[in-house]
Amino acid sequence: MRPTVHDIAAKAGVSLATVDRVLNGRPGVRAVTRARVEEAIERLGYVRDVAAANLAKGRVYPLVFIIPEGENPFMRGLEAEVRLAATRSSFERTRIAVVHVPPFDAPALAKAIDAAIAEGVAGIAAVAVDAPEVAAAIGRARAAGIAFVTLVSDLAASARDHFCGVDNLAAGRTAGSLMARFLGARPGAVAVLAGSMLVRDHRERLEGFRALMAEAGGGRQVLDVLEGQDEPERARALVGACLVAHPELAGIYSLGAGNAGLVAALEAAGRGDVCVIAHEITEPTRLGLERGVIDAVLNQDAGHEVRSAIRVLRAKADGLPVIAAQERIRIDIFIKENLPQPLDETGTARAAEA
Amino acid sequence: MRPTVHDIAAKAGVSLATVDRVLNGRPGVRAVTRARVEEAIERLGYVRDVAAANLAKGRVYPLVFIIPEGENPFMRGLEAEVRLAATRSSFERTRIAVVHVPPFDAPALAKAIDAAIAEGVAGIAAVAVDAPEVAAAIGRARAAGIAFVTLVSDLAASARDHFCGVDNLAAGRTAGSLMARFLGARPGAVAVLAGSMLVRDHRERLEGFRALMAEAGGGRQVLDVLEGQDEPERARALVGACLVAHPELAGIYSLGAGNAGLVAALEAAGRGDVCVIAHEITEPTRLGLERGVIDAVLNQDAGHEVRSAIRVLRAKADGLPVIAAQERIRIDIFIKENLPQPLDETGTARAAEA
DNA sequence: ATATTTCTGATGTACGTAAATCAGAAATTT
DNA sequence: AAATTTCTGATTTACGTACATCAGAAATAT
Repeated sequence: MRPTVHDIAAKAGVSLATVDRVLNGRPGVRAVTRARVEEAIERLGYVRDVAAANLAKGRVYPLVFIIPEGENPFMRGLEAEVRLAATRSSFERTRIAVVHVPPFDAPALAKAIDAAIAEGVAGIAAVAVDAPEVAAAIGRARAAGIAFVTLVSDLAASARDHFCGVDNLAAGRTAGSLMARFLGARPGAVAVLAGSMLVRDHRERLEGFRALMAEAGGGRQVLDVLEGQDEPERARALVGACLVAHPELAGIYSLGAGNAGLVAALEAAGRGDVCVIAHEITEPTRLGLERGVIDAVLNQDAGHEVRSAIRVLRAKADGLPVIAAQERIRIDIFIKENLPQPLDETGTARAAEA
Repeated sequence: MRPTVHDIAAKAGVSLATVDRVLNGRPGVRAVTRARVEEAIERLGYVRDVAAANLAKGRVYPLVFIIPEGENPFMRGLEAEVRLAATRSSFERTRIAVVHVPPFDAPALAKAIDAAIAEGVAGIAAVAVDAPEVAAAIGRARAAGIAFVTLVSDLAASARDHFCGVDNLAAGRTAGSLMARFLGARPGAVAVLAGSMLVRDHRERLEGFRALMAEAGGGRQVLDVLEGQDEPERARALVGACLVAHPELAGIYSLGAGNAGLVAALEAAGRGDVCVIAHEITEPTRLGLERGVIDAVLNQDAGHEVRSAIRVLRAKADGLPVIAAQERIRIDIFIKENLPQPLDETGTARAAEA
């Protein structure tokens, strides 16, 4: 069996209370005694039983996730993952609340952050909007001793503890690389459909994509960005017009949401030959892949991001270090052939990595 | 706070003992009373605190992982993941042992399984070799009430409870699809490098690859399989000879291990133009991607597989159902641009700013 | 109505840790 | 040497559940 605090006490020849003081960094232990206890811990290979410890302290960590409202299917999936994690994590003495804010609305986000601070939560996770007032609110949270992570989209000039999301520059480069390889020698320009240049993740993806297309050579033209506000209808209109204006168009990189409109426009124009690369496995992109309208989808696993955010928030709330490598979110590539089956109706399905 | 057994007892107007009987399916409760208790459980939304429950029962699950020995870097990575999970899972009252067997050696594997049975473990995970004596040993394990999962490579005609690995047919198809797209209209045959046609996962990958290449049209020739036994030196020799015999070779699909040899042969021949698709992110494939010798790597996340195997074994040992969709392992695609950075020896990231 | 079986309540211990209290020992200061 | 401070030990309660025991109540059979 694993050694317990009792074993340490016996081995070090001290009482349980002293072991407890050493283990929990409480004062009242002479340096010599502390060293003896620590040696016993080392020699016995003692590891704290977190379950028992949590049980004993009966502490709960109230966390808040601030997520954009609206129809964006990725955000809705993200929220579903938060709620799923919330039920699971009640075992881990974490209480999770979800708060909605309008998308791309910095003042509303700042207000939501301040509300969470007032509630006295232990940690906040938020999909950041890149604006000074948001950075200021994050500063206030941190000043109040509240852990803060940005989710999906970062905000560099802020005091956030950690960013839970993918390297969007690398994501853009990946999209560019796939586009270049899939198109090969085929001539024609490439269009880019984005949500808004006001969010950092979209800007970074575009930057990475453009950089790689330039490096790839061949002088392929990348057209001006179409900003669809992540809304399917706008995306449909923009892409439809673009297909008319550029009949020779060879590829489209959709780096935001609104992909239902993108697929609709392509199908309406009968342009299944256009090479399309999009982001995030959602209902529209899944259908697009299956029907061959979309060629590849880059994905960030929302479940991973949420669970990582929870781990980081709890660690920060406890003042523990975070192992960055463990929290890195991968950029998944999906094509028709390796597309995982959709979740079942219970919504519980997901390859849990915990 | 979450409701506890005490709350249920109060709500249902019964004693703690009765609640316990209902919760744990013990006899001695009238149907009427049981219904009352169950209603209270329902109404209060009671969920058993697994941590406290495990603590109380103090049960441990001894599990054994049987893994091929040798230099195969994927297997070594798999073993590392098992050991990592072992340290973490001691919290979950699981004790994990690792046993080595020679690769592709059915009698040795059967013997290892029988040894584990004799030890009275609660569950066994093994990288299967597709042979009748192995299936028989699995049958004996199951007959002894021991949970059994196959890991990475399956063995269909056996009594194993579950297979923890990817859909290798789909993996082969994915490789085929990428190969076809990357090559485009470029002429030339495609070679296949495998470990051994005696293991099921390699056979299935080949089948999927061939099927998709046929469907893709263009009449591209797929050469006879080169069997490298997952050994780098053999692979190097086979590929080197193949490059001489087929100067027009356009692509190579490496569906097993020994990729260090593959990369060496390609570099020696100066054939960076050959489109190469390999399996598993390991040191050689990572280097191959970074240097541009390998174009894409399909990966199965060994960590996911191991954790899934542990979850399944524990569930089976407890007689609980497994949600198959939750345990599905994805086929990851990596190219140079979305390759995750390797971890350094401390487990922390090399470049983790963001 | 009595005997018997079946159900239920009350109570206690255990799991491994956290945290508090209080008494006593050791070290330090006066 | 006495007074004080600082350290340490012993002990207890608590967390939420599992599990065992025993007595008593209720239901059923005789």
